[in-house]
Amino acid sequence: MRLADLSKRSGVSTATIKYYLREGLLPPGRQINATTAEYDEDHLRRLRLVRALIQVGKVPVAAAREVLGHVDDDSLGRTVRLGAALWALPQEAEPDEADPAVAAARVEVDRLLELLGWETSREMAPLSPVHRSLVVAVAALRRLDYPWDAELMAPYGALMMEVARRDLDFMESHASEAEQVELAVAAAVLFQPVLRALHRLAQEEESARRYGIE
Amino acid sequence: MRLADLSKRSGVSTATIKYYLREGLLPPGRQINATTAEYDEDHLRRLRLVRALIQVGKVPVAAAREVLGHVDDDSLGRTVRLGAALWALPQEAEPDEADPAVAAARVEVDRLLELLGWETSREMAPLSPVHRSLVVAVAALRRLDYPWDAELMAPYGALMMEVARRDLDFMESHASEAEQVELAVAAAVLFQPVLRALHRLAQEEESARRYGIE
DNA sequence: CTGCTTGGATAGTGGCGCTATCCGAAGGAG
DNA sequence: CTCCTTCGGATAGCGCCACTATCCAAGCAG
Repeated sequence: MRLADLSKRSGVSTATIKYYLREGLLPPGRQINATTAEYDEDHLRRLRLVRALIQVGKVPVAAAREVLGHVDDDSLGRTVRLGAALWALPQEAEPDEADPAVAAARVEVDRLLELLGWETSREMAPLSPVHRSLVVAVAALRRLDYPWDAELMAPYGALMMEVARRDLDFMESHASEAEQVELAVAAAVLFQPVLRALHRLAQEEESARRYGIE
Repeated sequence: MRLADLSKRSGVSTATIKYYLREGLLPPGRQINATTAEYDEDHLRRLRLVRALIQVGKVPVAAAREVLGHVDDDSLGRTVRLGAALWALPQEAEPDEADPAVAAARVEVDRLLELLGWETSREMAPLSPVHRSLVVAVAALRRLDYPWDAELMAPYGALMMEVARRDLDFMESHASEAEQVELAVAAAVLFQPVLRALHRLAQEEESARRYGIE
């Protein structure tokens, strides 16, 4: 398969594919001679993943490169590999430690993890960008006078744990460890739009049920 | 409160506030004379909401303006107002109708709504950008060989319905109808980062439990 | 009056995801 | 062999967007 074929089968322009090659999102093809390179089904699969991350998941190109780097790093164990990939995804900006809403949010998030019994997350807390993102997001809500505390958040956490269990169950039904990590990353990134759309639909549905269309 | 005070209390630069005023995200202050305008607590509250939408929720400025316009439109009933605001939020791009993955996704989404008994959403389906976004997101997953069908999605839908019910319960504990719609929009937009962070934390936690840290 | 601050208008900046153009080499048609 | 298209790589540029820097005339304090 040559670059033009890869373009046709993926629906991505050759110019964009070249850009992804340049940016290291896609491994180079097997060079046949000075003007021809050969690509295979793996390239096509990777290209589709890249497109999905960038277009549907809105992951910036630089972050996608880093995430894929961790996914491909088979020197790491499964959990570490998944963790590294998830940590490379775009996160909220650094919290302003002087902000009292941030301090309050941190306390509530710590209590939340205790309530939920998420021991690994508690241990990782000081390092984890995901944990930090949660603190920032909760602080933003509290600044708008949402009295969000651990007790209010716990049910959401339990729901997300159930979602995560389904993700990993599905993941386990797939072949290689590398492919499994890839699936988990895709789950983390691409389920977002699905969950968001389901959430909004559910809001509309429930609002219509409670208050009618008026 | 003058512009400079508004800036100090919100932590947003005067240049950026002027930009928001120009873009119509913030109603103009009460003009005292040619060089002074007076702002009040409502302006501060609205500014904080705008900042949260844009920075935490990543809502583009143009979309935020439209959303806030619907929130402020008290000629509409509650459900319609919420619907209009949610529909103005950024959505996935138009689906490529020629793509077989899109057609398959549409079938599965329709079956999903039937399974869940979301009648209002089924009626609104041809019009709703939220519905369309769901189709696009599911199509993206199917293109990556996720065999996502209605039966697999239904539990996620049920979970999101539970989340939405909690949102609206919380919303009802608040005062005015305008404020309620504002809260629901904030819920739709700002819970996203919270759910995302909880989802990722849950994935890490469950992965560590199943496979250890290695 | 002097000198600083105010709010409004306008043009400019920086980052990012592409995209258009140019180039020399390769390969098929005649 | 020549002609002409097509190939892939390199480079510069484009369009969008969220700000941001600059300028200006009008006011206000001392």
